[in-house]
Amino acid sequence: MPELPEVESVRRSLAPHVIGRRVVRARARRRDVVRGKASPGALLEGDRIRHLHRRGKQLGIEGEGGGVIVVHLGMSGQLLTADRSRRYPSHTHVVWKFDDFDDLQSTRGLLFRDPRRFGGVWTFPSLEHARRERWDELGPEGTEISSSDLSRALAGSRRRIKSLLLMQERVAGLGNIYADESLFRAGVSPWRQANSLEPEEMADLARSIREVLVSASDRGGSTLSDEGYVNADGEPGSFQDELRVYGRGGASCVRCGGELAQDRLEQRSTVWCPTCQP
DNA sequence: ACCCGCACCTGTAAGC
DNA sequence: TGCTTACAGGTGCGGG
Repeated sequence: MPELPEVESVRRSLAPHVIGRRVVRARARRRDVVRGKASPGALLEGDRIRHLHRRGKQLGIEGEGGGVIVVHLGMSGQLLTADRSRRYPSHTHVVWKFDDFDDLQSTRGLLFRDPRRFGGVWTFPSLEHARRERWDELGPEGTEISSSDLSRALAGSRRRIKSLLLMQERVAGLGNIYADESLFRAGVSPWRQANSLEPEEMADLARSIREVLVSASDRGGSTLSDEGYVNADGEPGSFQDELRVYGRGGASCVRCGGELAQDRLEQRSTVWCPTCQP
């Protein structure tokens, strides 16, 4: 489910609830969802939360003791704030409870739930470890990728451009939705060989990637159906209203009015405009 | 190097 | 109203 804009929206919505809060209890209800140490200490029990990081589609929760929890939401993962009065939703795998003093308004805890369990939680003793073991292998952040960054990331490959855009080690943050959207806005067909792009197309594509990811983040991400993505407050995004190709196969192109094509590109449903993206 | 198929899981929606 | 099937936003692996 979540691509960079959804993860960034989770980060922003979560921050006011968790920064500075002390974790009085942390538990993995399902051990296999936690890779690395699953001990309460590794899950920041006893720590105050210092900062929330994001790298590509991954979220990092840093404690004042230096420990870091990396959360990857996969397809169906959610980080939700929890009220003490309510029962945990189904598929809640990790639970953090906060010291709430006597502040009745504030969040009592944080939950990680993930019905499909493609996501997970990784614990590290420090930010250095998290970077070295999980983040260094990622490509440049899609939100700030320059034309030359993109050229370097795609260098020499004859593969179809869309396949490469989906590889996190090339560009960090794009998934199926925003890859299609970026290609449409740049006027580049998803089927083009990466090494066939002209410098001007490369610049257009880099700009489109930045614009799509940044504006989607500012709109809270895309929520495609109910029971879909929501932020840490349980609120959906609104960028689905701005999607120009994704989910619109057979409908008319917003630019030329022609019919949008839909097909499978390496097992991923792909929508594009044959006229605007030759 | 590249592409395909499939696997990991559960939920939902469409089709019969 | 069932029951079956296909498909879903992410990743990773083996094989041709």
